Amino acid sequence: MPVTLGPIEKPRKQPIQARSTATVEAILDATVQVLIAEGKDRLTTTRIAHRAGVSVGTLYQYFPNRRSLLQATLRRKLVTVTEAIEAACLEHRGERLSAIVEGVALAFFRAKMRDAASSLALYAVSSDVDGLRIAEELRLRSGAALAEALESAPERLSVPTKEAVFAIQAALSGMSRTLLETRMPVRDHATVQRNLVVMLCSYIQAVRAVDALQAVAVPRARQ
Amino acid sequence: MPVTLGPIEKPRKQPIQARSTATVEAILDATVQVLIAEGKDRLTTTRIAHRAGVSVGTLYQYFPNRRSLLQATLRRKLVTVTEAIEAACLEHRGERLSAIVEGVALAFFRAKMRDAASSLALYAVSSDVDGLRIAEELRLRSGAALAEALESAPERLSVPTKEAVFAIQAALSGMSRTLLETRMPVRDHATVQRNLVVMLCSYIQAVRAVDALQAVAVPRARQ
DNA sequence: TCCAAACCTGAAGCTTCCTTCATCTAAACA
DNA sequence: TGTTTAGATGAAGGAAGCTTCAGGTTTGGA
Repeated sequence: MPVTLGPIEKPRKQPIQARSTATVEAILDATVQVLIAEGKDRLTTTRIAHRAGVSVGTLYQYFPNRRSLLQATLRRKLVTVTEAIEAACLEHRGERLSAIVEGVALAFFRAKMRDAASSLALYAVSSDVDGLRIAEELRLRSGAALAEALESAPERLSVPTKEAVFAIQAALSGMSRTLLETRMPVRDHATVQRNLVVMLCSYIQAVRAVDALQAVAVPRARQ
Repeated sequence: MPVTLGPIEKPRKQPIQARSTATVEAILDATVQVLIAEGKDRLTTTRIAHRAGVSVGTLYQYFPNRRSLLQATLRRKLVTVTEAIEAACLEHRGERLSAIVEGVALAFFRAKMRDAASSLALYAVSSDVDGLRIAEELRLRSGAALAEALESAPERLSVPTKEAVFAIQAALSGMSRTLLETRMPVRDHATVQRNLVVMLCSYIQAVRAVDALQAVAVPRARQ
């Protein structure tokens, strides 16, 4: 996969007056709305602008191209989730490992499922827009917060913190993504969430330093 | 997101002679190759045909449109992984829960990581092509196999099999996707894989019928 | 009140790519 | 060897959407 670095993007006008700040927000909102209502195939700049109540020209005054608009939209959503995780990490600092993990998992889920439709819709554009870079950046950010939180716990881990953080993040994002993508009815979300918490908590117990081998027989990976 | 059902697709020529069967395979292979080498933005029908050593016209004799070609390519990959899971489920029938889970997890990983580049590349086109439908279909298929395997174990679960299956599938796909997307060096794969197996095995222990509460204090999900 | 800066407009140019189809070649078969 | 059917070709039609830019409107301050 080629790294579409994109040349240094032409700088665009920064919103100065209140009017234009509102315009930019309206454009970002409209992007999500069109995406949800019409799907990525009909997510054209003209349609977005129209929905935002402005003309295409205006759109191009704040975003150098379609791509950067979608990136900004995606980033806005991911930042929200990241901040929710960071807040949970702070809130549970110093607590027991499983309390931290549970707190973070629940916070993550809440943030991701608030406005589930937009979370789902944005998955679809991510690959058009190098969403992986953005996701990676934010994964590192929330990963740092989680690592810090885990190390503030009274217990030790028997595996490197990095490994545990990766495993937890992967399970979290995988579970929420699968949940959204299968369009599971909302009333079942609580059940899935409970299973996820069980999974993460029993994992973190299993990799606690002292009694890891006692709590669960850790299987060696073959091969 | 609108359901792009696509009208009933015009039936195309079925390969009859050996020559044309080879052509179809070459086109599918070329699709993956172009995708990996040039990225989804340059994945044009002309380029695919050229890489396959045929002309565009030939391509359109076997696929009614670009979309169906990409779907076929995606499906071919996912079917491989699904079959690996099914095989593992059969192989471990009747064993202990954690043995089944471990066996399936390892089989899944092996299948997914064999030719990791194509797995990663195909994620990118999935959303252009209603890949969710295909993924969902195959998720159900491998889910059925896994459910059957879990119920063949000597132990019982304290949660509905469906729930456990969903949780395991979600964690598996999430972990492998995250692994691929972060482009983690291959030498670290084993470590991640080991953590995943620990996570899944300790989960399945936690939701065993008898001593679920003893092995791990199952936290109640708040809210 | 008037000017300059900020902001907005939208028709049309431009590029890109999918898809078709009239025509040609190769294979099977009598 | 002649005929029929399968398979292959690729130039060109057509549709679609991104982006620009020349010119209009609004705002804030002098």
